[in-house]
Amino acid sequence: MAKDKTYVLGMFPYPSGEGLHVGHGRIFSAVDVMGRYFRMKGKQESQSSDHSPKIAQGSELGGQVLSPMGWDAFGLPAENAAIKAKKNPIDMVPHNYGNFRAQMKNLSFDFDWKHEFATTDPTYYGFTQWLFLHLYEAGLVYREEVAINWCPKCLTGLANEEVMGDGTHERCGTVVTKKSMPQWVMKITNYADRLLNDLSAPVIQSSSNPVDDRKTGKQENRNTNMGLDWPRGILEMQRNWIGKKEGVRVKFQVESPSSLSSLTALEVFTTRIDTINGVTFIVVAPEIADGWINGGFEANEEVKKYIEKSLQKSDQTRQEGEKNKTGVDTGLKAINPWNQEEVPIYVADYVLPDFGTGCVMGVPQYDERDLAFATKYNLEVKDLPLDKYEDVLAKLTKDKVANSETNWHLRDWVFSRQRYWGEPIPLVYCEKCGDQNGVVPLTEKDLPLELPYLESYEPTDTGESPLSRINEWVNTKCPKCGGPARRETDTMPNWAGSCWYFLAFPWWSEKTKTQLDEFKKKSETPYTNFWKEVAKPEIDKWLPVDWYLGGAEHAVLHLLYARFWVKVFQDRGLLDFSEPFLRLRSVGMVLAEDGKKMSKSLGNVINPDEMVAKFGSDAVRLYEMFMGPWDQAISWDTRSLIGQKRFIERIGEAVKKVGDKTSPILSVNLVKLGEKVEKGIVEQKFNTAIASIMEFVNMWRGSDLVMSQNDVNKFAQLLSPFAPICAKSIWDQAETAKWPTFEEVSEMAEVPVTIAVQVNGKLRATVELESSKSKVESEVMKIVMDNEQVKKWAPGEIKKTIFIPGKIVNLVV
RNA sequence: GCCGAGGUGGCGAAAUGGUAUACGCAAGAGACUUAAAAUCUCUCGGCCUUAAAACCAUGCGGGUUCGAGCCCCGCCCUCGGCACCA
Repeated sequence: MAKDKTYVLGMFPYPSGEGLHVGHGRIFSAVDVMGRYFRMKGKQESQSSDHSPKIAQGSELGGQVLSPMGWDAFGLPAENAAIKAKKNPIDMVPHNYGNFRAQMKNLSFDFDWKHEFATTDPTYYGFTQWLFLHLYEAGLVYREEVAINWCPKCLTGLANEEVMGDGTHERCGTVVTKKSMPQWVMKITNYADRLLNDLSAPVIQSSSNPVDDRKTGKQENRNTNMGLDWPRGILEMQRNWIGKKEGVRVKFQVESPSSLSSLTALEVFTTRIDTINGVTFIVVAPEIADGWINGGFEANEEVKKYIEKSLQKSDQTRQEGEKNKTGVDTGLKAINPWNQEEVPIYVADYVLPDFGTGCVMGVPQYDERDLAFATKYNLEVKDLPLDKYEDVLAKLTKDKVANSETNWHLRDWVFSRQRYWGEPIPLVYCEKCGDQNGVVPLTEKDLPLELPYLESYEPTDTGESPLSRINEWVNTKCPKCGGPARRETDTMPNWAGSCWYFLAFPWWSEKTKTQLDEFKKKSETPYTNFWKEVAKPEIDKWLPVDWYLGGAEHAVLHLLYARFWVKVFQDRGLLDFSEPFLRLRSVGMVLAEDGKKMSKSLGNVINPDEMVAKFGSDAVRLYEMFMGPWDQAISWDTRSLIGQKRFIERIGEAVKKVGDKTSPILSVNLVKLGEKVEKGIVEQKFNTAIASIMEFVNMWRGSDLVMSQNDVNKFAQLLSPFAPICAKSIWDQAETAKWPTFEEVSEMAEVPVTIAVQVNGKLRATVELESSKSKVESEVMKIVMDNEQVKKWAPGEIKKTIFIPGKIVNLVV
């Protein structure tokens, strides 16, 4: 069912000490423009006139609008900055977001401030902890000793998604290493199928999307008819990251040496079972072979040394050997179940332990990597025809040595961080009544579990969280048996708060803490009751988010994690929907004037406060929206900003030209302008919307044309989403009145129109005539055939005439 | 290698298959000013030119069409993401 509401949200910022930058400005200006537009639009009668622009029809968007703002304030940069300043982030962070808020108000961002919160507010993270407990109770959180990605600078473990393509930490740029330690891990892989399928499942009725209603032959750069209306690139990035691979798991018997009796068979994963006849060797990952040795396999020195060396390599250095594959023969042999041939088993570090089974069948005939390896180690390369995939699978399945299997690139989500500045994980270790993980979860009435105020909270390089040093905090009582227990001392990653913040905005207010305290007095399950009675009704009203605007850097981070949590909460009955963000739009990065990424160290950062002080907030907003296509990266150019200041001054001159009745040409153009502005806003083509307003102002100001006061007011409204201060100075109700309708005016028929005249497709003349006549072929041809240029270029017989009403005549001679 | 987005003036860029270069910046000339800044007016793709007209121009080569920046086929280049994924 279409809801009469619009939820417009920008990805909430991380309030760093440096303050808002112009990249934030680009996102939030757009959010504000859209929020302001939909707010005014929502005041229109729901049944608008047939003459209103096409884009406004059939749209559920409108009604009430929610456009909130908050602060994603936990995380490493704040903590690192606080360490440097020798302060506690608890004291520093509110100062930082206070500054962000002031800067946003300075840019006239009209957000719903009454819903504001920071993820670091204990009342907020109490809910984060409660939701974590839901994930825990769903069996989606487990403890495992794994070799995780470790940032040696930030001294914490990281999720796969936080390691960039070049092997560095996405926050600090340090090369990530491996460290083996026990971790809390979230079973996001349980949801891999749904996370993949729901990207293309039809969640939006096409008629409800104003953009789809447009008649356009052009293929848009995003999914429009099916599934999430997200940029294609981001959908692809998520698909690739989830990385579904369908293949076959095949068992090879191993000619087991007496040293390891349990090693009788190994399994390989392949997507090309049809090439199994060409197998001439087997390769296992060093980690697998290491397991055999630990199990008692007596490998020779060369093998042991190779494995030892490989295990010390980071993923990064292991990949550097891409062209130069190394490996060593284990001396073991395997039997190919398809043709019973005996092949050698090698260990090589080009095989990864965590994809498939960590064992690969070497088919040099059909696989480049295997060929490189075979060439290097003088292994046989066969030359055989392919078998039929289904035949091989059927036979091997019947022989019970193979089965179809799906593998995923997606790994479970390493969730614990060995740092101070995050939500404490609400679990305690109790020797008496701990579960399979040795822990007892806190109960609802224990929440929030507050982060203690520490004088010293520097991370350690031992992998121990700073919280572990605080005995009075660590030592606690078991919530179940009351006996002695220890708290979990790792904290949550900064993604935790952003995984559900969009669910909190609709119901969050200053009163939330008091309300929650009331629930705490009344019941043992205050959070559950609060959710049911206070939060859920508002969530039902406002979610999912209709428009989500932000940076593409979150494609496989926040956007994936948040989708995962929402699906879990749906399964837990906390929510009634499965996808949080219906329409996603990603902003292009704002680069420095030198074309490089803005950074403090390069000294090329543009400070928006300075820009506002110099040019005014309207000019800065206009420039952010006008500088180029909103979704495209662009270099900042302060010189160009002057143009927006001039534009505002020209508006001031134009609006003085008021008359009793609007000049016909302006009447007609005002209607067209209204359509262009609305279309520009809903399609995020803010640059062309502003250009249209400029054109209109140029025409109005540079002539003796006038507008009626009523039309001047309408014009001010069109301007107000972009330049609210200027608009308000023209008409004091420009921001608050309902969005005007732009109906066709009677002057439409009278205003002159220029028709292009082509001969054989080349422009040879233009003719001008009244709009109404320009649509009638006989009227147009009368004038065309009388034109000197036409007589010159088409003197003889005209074979064919193409007439496009109101636009063009093409004479074929 | 795979996936995605792009390639149009000096620069940022416009353009439902229908007048390419809108809008803005920069630049040049002029006005105002003692002067500068600001502002205003005009010019501003290339070629040729006093001017006009013609011709040539949307990365390259073909094609479809009355008509292609846009659609189709084959390339080149730039940017972003992923990648020894078996």
